Amino acid sequence: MNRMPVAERREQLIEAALAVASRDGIDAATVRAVAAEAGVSLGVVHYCFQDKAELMRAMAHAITQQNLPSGLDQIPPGAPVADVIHATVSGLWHAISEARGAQLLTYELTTSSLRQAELKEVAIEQYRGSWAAAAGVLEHVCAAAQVRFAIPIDDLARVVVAVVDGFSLAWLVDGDDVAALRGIEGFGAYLASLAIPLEPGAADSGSTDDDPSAAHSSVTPA
Amino acid sequence: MNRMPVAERREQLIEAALAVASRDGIDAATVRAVAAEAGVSLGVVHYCFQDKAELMRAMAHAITQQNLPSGLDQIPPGAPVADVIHATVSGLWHAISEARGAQLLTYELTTSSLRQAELKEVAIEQYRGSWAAAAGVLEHVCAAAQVRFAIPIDDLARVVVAVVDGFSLAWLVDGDDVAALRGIEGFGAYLASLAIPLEPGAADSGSTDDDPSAAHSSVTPA
DNA sequence: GCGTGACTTGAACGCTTGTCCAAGTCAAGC
DNA sequence: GCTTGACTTGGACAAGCGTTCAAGTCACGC
Repeated sequence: MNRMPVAERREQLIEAALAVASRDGIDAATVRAVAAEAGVSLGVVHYCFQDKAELMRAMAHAITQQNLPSGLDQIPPGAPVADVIHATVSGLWHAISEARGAQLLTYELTTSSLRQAELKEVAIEQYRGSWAAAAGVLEHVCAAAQVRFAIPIDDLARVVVAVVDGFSLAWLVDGDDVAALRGIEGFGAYLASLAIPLEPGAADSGSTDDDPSAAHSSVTPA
Repeated sequence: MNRMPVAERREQLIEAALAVASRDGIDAATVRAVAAEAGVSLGVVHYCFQDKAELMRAMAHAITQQNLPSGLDQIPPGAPVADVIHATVSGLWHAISEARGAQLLTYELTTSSLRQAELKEVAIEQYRGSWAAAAGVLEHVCAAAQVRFAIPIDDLARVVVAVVDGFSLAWLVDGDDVAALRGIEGFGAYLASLAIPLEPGAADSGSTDDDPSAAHSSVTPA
């Protein structure tokens, strides 16, 4: 194989690992399979990574980062909340459903991380990333549609991630695109019902009037 | 080891497999580890099961069945919907949170099933069971609280399973009992908001006035 | 041009895995 | 009591795994 600086080779191996694991599952991503996918001999992997675990951590980090939302800023400002949320949510869903293997891999990574100490940080990193991303999207929605939410953004972000996870998992199992989209868009409509119009001239940060010390026993609109 | 008819030995091995896999993860449930857990020598496992895959399928079947809801019939009839749902949902959550390893195992089984052909039917069986159980619980709630739902029971059951899955997964990762319970109970409150009181004397089956051919683009109450 | 050191190679090692099997053991029926 | 057959045992096997390493190769700076 062509010579390559180690940093570049690492990136290539991470991509190869991602390809194998997305296609055939995390257990199929053996050191040998990754080397073969990259067109590289076995020893190279351990030249670039101390462990197999280090390769897996790097792969998890890569898939976490490339799952961050994109194309948010194309939403026309001033549109109705329902439209903004619908566009955002269905965009997110299509990104997920077009990468079935990668989505399944994220769940495999989560469960693996919860079982083996060497991958301890992987799952929580995944979820911290997802929650932060969801919060970012929600704030973006607030800004674009001039609304705030009846629930603190961080709490709502957790709900968003949970619901998307749940519907994704069900879709991975039964492959029912219609039911999945219906569920996700239904949740989008519910989200829209939580939005409270922002009176012009008020502060633009969402839901600051909520008492953060109060327990939120309900996520339904007041 | 004491002699035992093969059917009984199978049950014992399934229990042992469940114990190992719940405690240490599905990958730790090797034939040897299961045999050791059962206090039985290696060959016994292949005397009782053709394959390791057959043992895994049997284990999946067992955990699916023991996850069915119980204690539903203790709900006092005639109680307010919100109370009935709250009791049901928090009971369900405590059952989950007291069996962390088993809950994690169900996700490991789902992802494994989606990757290896020998376990093909496992995941869909799991979810068919969950959806049916959720629908059963919802119908029970309808009967106990004298309500119907604004959404077809089967659609709502899918939502329930998705939301519970999502919050469970997040809880497995970050261990935040408070956030999980808040999320789950918030969803319960949302569910209660979907309930429509049943006028006395009307038919007792829920939501039959919904046009099943119409696409449900929203799960928010009309 | 010529080292020098970064990069590559593939054989080898020890370990674990699922599966098989010949031999052993024991309870039940005649 | 003996025979039969269901049940048990644990060693053996091949395959695959992560990891190591001595040897080879090539590009780059002097």
